[in-house]
Amino acid sequence: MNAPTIQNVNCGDCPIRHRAVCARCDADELEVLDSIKYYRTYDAGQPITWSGDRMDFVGSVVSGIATLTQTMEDGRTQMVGLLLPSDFVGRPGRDTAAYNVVATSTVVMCCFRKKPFEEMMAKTPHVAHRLLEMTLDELDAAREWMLVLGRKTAREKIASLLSILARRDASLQLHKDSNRRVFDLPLTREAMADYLGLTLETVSRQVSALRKDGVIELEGKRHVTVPDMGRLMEEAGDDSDGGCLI
Amino acid sequence: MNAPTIQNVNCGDCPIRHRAVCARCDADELEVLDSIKYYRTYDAGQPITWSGDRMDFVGSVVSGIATLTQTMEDGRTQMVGLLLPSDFVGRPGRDTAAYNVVATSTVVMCCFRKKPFEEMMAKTPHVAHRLLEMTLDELDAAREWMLVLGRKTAREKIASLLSILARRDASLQLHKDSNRRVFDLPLTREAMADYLGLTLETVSRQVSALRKDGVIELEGKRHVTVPDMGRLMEEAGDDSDGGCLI
DNA sequence: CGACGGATTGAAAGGACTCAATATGTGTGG
DNA sequence: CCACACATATTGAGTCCTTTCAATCCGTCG
Repeated sequence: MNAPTIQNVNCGDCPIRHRAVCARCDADELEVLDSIKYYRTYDAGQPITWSGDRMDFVGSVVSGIATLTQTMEDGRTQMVGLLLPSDFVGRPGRDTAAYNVVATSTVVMCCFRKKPFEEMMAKTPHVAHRLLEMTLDELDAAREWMLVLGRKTAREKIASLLSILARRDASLQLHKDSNRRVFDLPLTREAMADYLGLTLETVSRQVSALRKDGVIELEGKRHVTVPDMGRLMEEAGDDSDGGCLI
Repeated sequence: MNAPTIQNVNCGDCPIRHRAVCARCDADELEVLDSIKYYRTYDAGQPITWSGDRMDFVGSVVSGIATLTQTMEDGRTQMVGLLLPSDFVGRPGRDTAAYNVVATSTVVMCCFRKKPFEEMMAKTPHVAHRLLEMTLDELDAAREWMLVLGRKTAREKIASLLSILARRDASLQLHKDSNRRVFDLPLTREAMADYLGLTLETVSRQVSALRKDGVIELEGKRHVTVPDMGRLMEEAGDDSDGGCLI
């Protein structure tokens, strides 16, 4: 079922070279990483780690999208992270996974066996420094999301998610018109619901409402056009003063 | 208004010596920290930093409790962190505060001017390593909290908060009876509401309901007795299998 | 004592959920 | 090429939980 194992590419040619945990590494360090890394591909829907399971590797998402979720015994689930290319999976110093990580699309991971990776972290500063930076960014994102989960209405939650996805996409592409955005939803309605602490029915209703009110346009279920980012950010309850905060 | 500035104590005698960002430092490093640190005291209710303001120091909470909050323009606020002794405030590499930090009780901070602290981080590994460890722990806590905010009922939210406070307290004290816990709430009903994404009225109602159902006992508004931690954790929706997970 | 902030309690309203039916789209096999 | 199954998504109706608005209580401090 799996796509064939990807050939190891040279770290220098890696698409996430300057954003991932290895971003700050010099040539010598890259050589070490090169020697302990291996690629692995996961199909859409496939689990990458399961909460509580032993985990003997850490790694970076090279391409594709994965989700980090937590589950209660009765099945209620909350997404606690959305992993995009360059994001890091696993925690040095811990040997069991704390969350469920599931590939949402086909995902290519650049994996490192945990032991050698930890040894490298202890010896050279660049990986640890970059990982600290990335972890602090993730903490900020998590706290931003706590405001969304705790205090926003369903409509604001949807607008917040769309605004984040739109901005993320914008950072990858050029846009003549800075107010207009076009992108594809990488998530099903259910995944959106799990992200936002809603039911999928409520997600569907609020997406429809935003469409009816002209805040977004839809082609099919997944292709979204935002005619006016300022308007969307108002709907999200964010101050849109900055306008173009990237 | 302020309590008199605290005398600098020797780092070796500091109550948070082995839990704070300096936990891993050796004697030489402590000497450097000693030379750039200064203590500062904040009264209950006093702001420590305000979101968006310039911040020229970072530091550790030595004693007392502070809250990290985010606010929307219309006044809705969400607590995104509860700072206890040894917790770190500020982010190296950023010069404006991202959150409101407010002292809930009298707070003593051990502050470092940001510039020299960053220089030290760049030169010696121990501070950065410990900060990474602490940040990863905070990220885990934030993600745990996302599940609470997104998926738990009001009653479960209250039980979750009480259970966390009880366990935190337990880690500081000895208890003959591992099932029984006694502690003081460090938060007002409003602060609890901001933590949990509820209104203060709902908090009040659910606390009363838990009391009526015998899950907790109250003396005054703040003094809480948990006769059976297992029962409380069931109410929180956590699996209480472990029983004594600290 | 009276004023104040924090907390409790009540009644009514509203927003999100639940349950259920229907639609849309995709892939498989006849 | 169509029929069918299946997953995903939309829509509706009714319910329930939390919020909102309001009144009251409690303890502390001038």
